[in-house]
Amino acid sequence: MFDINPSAASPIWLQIEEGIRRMISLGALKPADPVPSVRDLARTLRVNPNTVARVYQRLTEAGVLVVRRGEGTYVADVPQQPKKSEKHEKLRDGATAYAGTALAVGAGVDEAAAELERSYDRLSRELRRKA
Amino acid sequence: MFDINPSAASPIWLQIEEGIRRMISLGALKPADPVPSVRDLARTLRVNPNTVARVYQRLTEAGVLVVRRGEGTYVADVPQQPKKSEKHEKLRDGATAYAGTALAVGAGVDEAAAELERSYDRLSRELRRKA
DNA sequence: ACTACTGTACTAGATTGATAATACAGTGTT
DNA sequence: AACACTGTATTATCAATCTAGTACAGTAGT
Repeated sequence: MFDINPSAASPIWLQIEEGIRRMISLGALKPADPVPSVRDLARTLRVNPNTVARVYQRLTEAGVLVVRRGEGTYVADVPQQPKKSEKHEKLRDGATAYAGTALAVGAGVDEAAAELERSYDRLSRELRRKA
Repeated sequence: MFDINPSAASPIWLQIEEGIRRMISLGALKPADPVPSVRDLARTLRVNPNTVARVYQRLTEAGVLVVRRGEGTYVADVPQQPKKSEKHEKLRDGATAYAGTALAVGAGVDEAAAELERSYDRLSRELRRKA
């Protein structure tokens, strides 16, 4: 699945939300696939079920997941990707945060870019392994 | 100076801390230079003075700033950079977070790297302008 | 001395994120 | 019908963050 870092700057619910979106983007979760139940995923990630429930609700509102009440939660037939504007905004915000950190610790562009590629490849590989 | 995003995932005090470290890394703040007073910086960034005070204390403990009580706070003569291990850790964590976001919104490595360079250049330019 | 700045300290509230425990309604299996 | 699962809802509690207001000690200029 993916890992949660409870001591990270970004809140747990966001980490879970991005984790699910990543798995869908990479095909580790395909349309109509079931996602783990709220309680299962909470146990796996060692977080509170309420936190997972909130994420599923958000992703359902966003059209990424669909709920069949009493039965389970599934990836939507056509999982919505963020709108182009929203995608760019999140990408830009993320890039700004990372660039800010890199500059703060005295890392050059090349160093930062190299580390980015490493992380990107690692995350891709981890998820594609389960596709 | 730099901007604060109150609704960002990372806490305000961290944004301020990294902002100061960036300015020193880029030479916008040089050794022995005075930094704005707690109240001044708080007013400029539109945050609470307590938040700025905590950052100054952290940076003083880290050997980045020095305090002359009753007079002001200054950049240390030899502002400490994070240790190599700590630098790498922060860089890796930042890269992981950014790569995770990029994958979540369906952006490719190249797209993410391009956006990173843009942000890096922008931040550099903004700060070098005041050096 | 007076004034106006420094950093520092403290208390008190609001908000947010996360946890914990419980309960309820819907579905499928036995 | 009984049971074991689903998602959902509610309430309470705790910690972290940020804000607000106030106060105090040190320094500099008038």
